[in-house]
Formats: sequence, C-alpha cells, structure tokens
Amino acid sequence: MLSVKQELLTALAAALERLAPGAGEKAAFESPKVAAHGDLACTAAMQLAKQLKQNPRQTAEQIRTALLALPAFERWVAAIEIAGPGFINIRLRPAAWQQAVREVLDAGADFGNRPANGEKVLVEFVSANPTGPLHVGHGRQAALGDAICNLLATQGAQVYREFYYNDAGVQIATLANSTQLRARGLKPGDAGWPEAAYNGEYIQDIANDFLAGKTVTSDDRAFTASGDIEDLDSIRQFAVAYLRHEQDLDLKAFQVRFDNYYLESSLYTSGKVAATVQKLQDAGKTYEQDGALWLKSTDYGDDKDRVMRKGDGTFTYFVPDVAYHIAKWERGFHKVVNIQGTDHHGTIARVRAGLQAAGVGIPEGYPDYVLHTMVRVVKGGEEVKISKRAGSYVTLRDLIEWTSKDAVRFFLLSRKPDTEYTFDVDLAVAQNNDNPVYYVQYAHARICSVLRSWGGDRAALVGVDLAALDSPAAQTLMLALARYPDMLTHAAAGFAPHDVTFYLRDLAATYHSYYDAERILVDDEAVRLARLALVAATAQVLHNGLAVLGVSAPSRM
RNA sequence: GUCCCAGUAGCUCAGUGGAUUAGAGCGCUUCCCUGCGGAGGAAGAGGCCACAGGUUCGAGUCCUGUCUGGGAUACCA
Repeated sequence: MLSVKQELLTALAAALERLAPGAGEKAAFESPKVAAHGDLACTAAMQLAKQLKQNPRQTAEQIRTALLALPAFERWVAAIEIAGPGFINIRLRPAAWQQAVREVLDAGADFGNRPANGEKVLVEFVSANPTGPLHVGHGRQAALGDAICNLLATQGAQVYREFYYNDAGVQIATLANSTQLRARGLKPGDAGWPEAAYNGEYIQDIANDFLAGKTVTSDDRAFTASGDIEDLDSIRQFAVAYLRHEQDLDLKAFQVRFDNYYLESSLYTSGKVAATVQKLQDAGKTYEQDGALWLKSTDYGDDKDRVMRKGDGTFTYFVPDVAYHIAKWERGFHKVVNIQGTDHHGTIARVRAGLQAAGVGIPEGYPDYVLHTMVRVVKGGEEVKISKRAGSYVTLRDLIEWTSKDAVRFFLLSRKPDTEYTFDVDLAVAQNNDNPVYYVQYAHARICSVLRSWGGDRAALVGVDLAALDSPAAQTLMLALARYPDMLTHAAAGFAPHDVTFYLRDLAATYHSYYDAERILVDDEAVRLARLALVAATAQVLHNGLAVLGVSAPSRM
C-alpha cells in the first residue's frame, strides 16, 4: 500500500475508534469506479449507523468533521463530501498522487514489493511425467505457476518451485516398451505394435539415440545408454533422462526454472509410503474389505471411501500423493500451492482427507489448489490438433516457435485459470493494438523513446519537483500507478495473475491517453522534468508488472 | 445419480472484502496526424448481470431452488 494511503487509513481508524469503540477495525477505503466520487471512499458511516442509532448521513457528517481536523487529512486531502445514503467521498490533493510518482522512482524495480516476511511457500506445478513433450496445457500451467511464484514473492514470501514426477510406474514401463519396439524397427500400425504404446515420432528418436549409446543430461539426472536392445532397464532410464531433457528445453524456452525435482518413486524407496499407510491404520481410519484396504475418506467430506491398497497388493496413486504432502509439510512448507488441470479435481478431496486422517497436525484445507482448464489452439481460423512431433497434440514448443515466449505467457495469463481459453496464434503475432501484448509493450517502448529523445539521466528524475502534475490526465495516470501495490496484494492472495494482466492493459491505455493529451518534452523545464518523472515512473511500473508475468519490457520494438 | 465450474454488451471476457450511474477489448457509428514512435487517442450506440425466491438499509456479488452449457466421477495415473 502507498504511504499516503496508509497514513490516511491510520488516521481514519483513530477517528472511528473515538466515535465508537471497536469501530477502528472497520476503517477501510474503497476505490470508487466513478471519478465524481472522489479518489477514496469510505462506507463506515453506513456500517456504524445502526450501532449508533442515528441515520447514516448524520454519522457520515460526524466522521467528516473529525477527519478534517486531523493533520494527515489536512495535508493530503482536498475535500470530503457526503453522498447518497452515507458515502464519505474523499478527494486528494495533487500532492498525494505526486507522492506516488516519487515512491515509484525511489523504489524502482522493488516498487510494489513488500519486505521479506519469513514465510516459506512451495509451489508445485507442471509435474509432467517424462513420457512425451510438454503440451499447451503444461504451458498454461507453467505460465500460471511461475507467475504465481513471482506474485507470492512480491508479498515477501520465500518461494520454492517444485516439479514432481514418476520415473517408475506403469506409464514409464509403457514408454520403455514402446522405445524397445521402435529400436527393433517396429512402428505404430505394424503387426505386434500394442494398443497401449506411445505413438509419437519422438519415440523413434529416443530409440535411435539409445542404440547409438548416447549420453543425455537433464537438470536432475544424467544417463548413458547401454545400446543393448535387450536391456529394458537401460532403455527405461535412458528414455526418462531423454524426455526430461526435452522438457528442460521446453521450459528453458519458456524461461521457467525449478528449484527441485521430486520423484514419486523416492516415496517408496524411502519408506514414506509405508509409513503413511501405517499412520492411517494406527489412526483407525482404514478398514479391510473385498481384499482391499480402504480409507474412510467420507469422514472428511469425500463422496465415498477410497481404496488405498488394491487386491494385487499395490497402492492406488493417491497414497503416495498423501505421503508426498506429508513430506512437504515436514520439510517446513506450511503453505503449499498445487497447480493442476481440472481433470485432477477429484483427487483434492482424497488427498486432503488422507492428510487429515493421518493426524500429523496438518490444518484443513491444506494444500491450496489452483485448477486450470484446457487450451484450444486456433491458427488461420482453424483449430490445430495435431503436432508431428508429439503425435497427438500441440506442444508448448510449437506455440513458442510460432509466436514468442512473451506472447504465449501473456496470452495464457489473460484469463482466469478456470476459464477455457482459445489461443489465437495469428493474434499473438499481430503487430497492432488487437494484440494486448504489443499494446502493453508498446507503451513501455514509447516511453523509452521519449526518454531517449530527452537524453538526460533517468536517475536524476527521482528528486524533481512534481507540482506541475496537476492536470486531469496526469492525475488519472498517477492514480493508476498508485493502485499497483494493492493490486499485487489482491492478485497474490487470490493466486490470480490475470489481475496483473488486466491491470497492465489498463495502465497502458491510461498512458497512451496521457501521451495524447500532453506533450512531455516542452520548453518549460520544471514542467518538462515533472512530466518526464511521471512517464519514467509509468515505465517502471509497466516493467515491474510484466516481470511478474515473466514477460519482457523492451525499450525498442 | 452425485460433485465441481460457468451463464454479465453482437463476440471474447473482467468484476468472488455486498454499496453511489455494472466495466474493458474486439466489432459498429463519428472524429483527431504542420506532434516526443498513429504499433496511438477522443466521443457514441449497445446489457431486466440465465430465471425465481430469500437475507440486507443496499445483491452481478451471499443463501435456496430451477433451467442451460462444460468438466469430474476406476481396486487408471
């Protein structure tokens, strides 16, 4: 929150407290949607009227009088009006908004960020098993996850990015088999090619490299192929390392990085799965029936009880998932966000039920989930469904190559996660104002161009006199800048990067409008410097916001 | 059947601390280039916020029900 607003809020709380004990907690400002309602609005009068047994307008009048006498209000507020049923509309002096410009220039890339608060947060996302290239859905998840990490970091959290995958299960066995068959010269459609196999062309690539005895290195492992076609274990390990490396390339192209890769198989080898089952049994939350072990998940709001250990003695997938989340908790991450597709929706109740049943002190509602829907891709007016590389879907790398990292990230963050999104490839490469990425980036580049024309030292703008910034156009722009910190806080609290996207579009529009209304490089030096400070601050906020989304802010386009 | 999500302008969507006259982009109608990047700007038309009840001084927002669309519902992961 901006310092001026904070100062006024504190003063408001004190005034309310004097009026009615306990009322100080109701101190809050709203941002009116209509300019005629001032810069800040307060609805406390309507909330307190009943308690004070008087009509809200009367209460508002009392609050108004009290506020006008306070030093903070004398300094920053131009007028306070009572409107409608009892709204207290506050109009700030230009100096208050000018203060925002100063704060932006002063803080620079840190503007909007809160100081470190010691909170550790783990965000798990992408978590794709190494069975093929990353698809567009993973792209949405990568964009969301990375932006949410950045958002949480702006609020002072220490963020840890984790990628969870399985290198041992049924899917991986299928991968190894498919690769072996390809190595033997078979391909999809041939007699002897099984139903359950991976059909993408990339399997042939893996097989070729395996036979050539190559070495592959990914972020979390390295492996040299034995080249022995009968050596299924070597094939498996090689294929996993190969595909992990491919995913690394996709993620690198998208500029997403991880702090850790966590293996599902490690939960078994370390005994965490067995220990989890034991905890659940000791807690009396399980029972045997039909040759299987069940979890009483209905005790925790699930639709029905779930099988933990199947008739064949193996565990169902959510058991390691529960073990994994207990491990997250025990590693000290008391705040965890999982980004997943809506198709995993059903697992949430199960995992949370398991965590509660385990009785290890994990609070209800742990972990948090952000679910996203699928992405359709449209190119040339038609839906694109097939990628030669993957065999059956559009890959993230396809999309980045057709457009750009910036466009893909911005577009995938331009909707709420649970809104289905159609990615229009032609729009993403369009260089006009239909394309929101260019619209926002252009605003930044345009400012940089003005600053270049001026030719002065940007750092020198920090201390200039801003009194000349008193026009309506300038005030609208300052208001937009001042909104940034609260917008970030709200977006972080709701795991909602699209708030940032919408804000940036609005800020860019406000800037373009300002640019059209006032010439910046005027002859009057005082006016010129004040305006330069304003636009430099705007560039800074555009830059900071784009950085949260992982999108660049070019100074030339 | 049960559960989740959605239904807001012609189209695509914001709005999830209840609040003053419901917003944006695109499209449509006008208008602004002897200007620091027109990859821009200004103005206008366009909505019974799916429907019906309820809570409230006040509901697009909260509660209940109905309708419509999408998704999830394995001893698959």
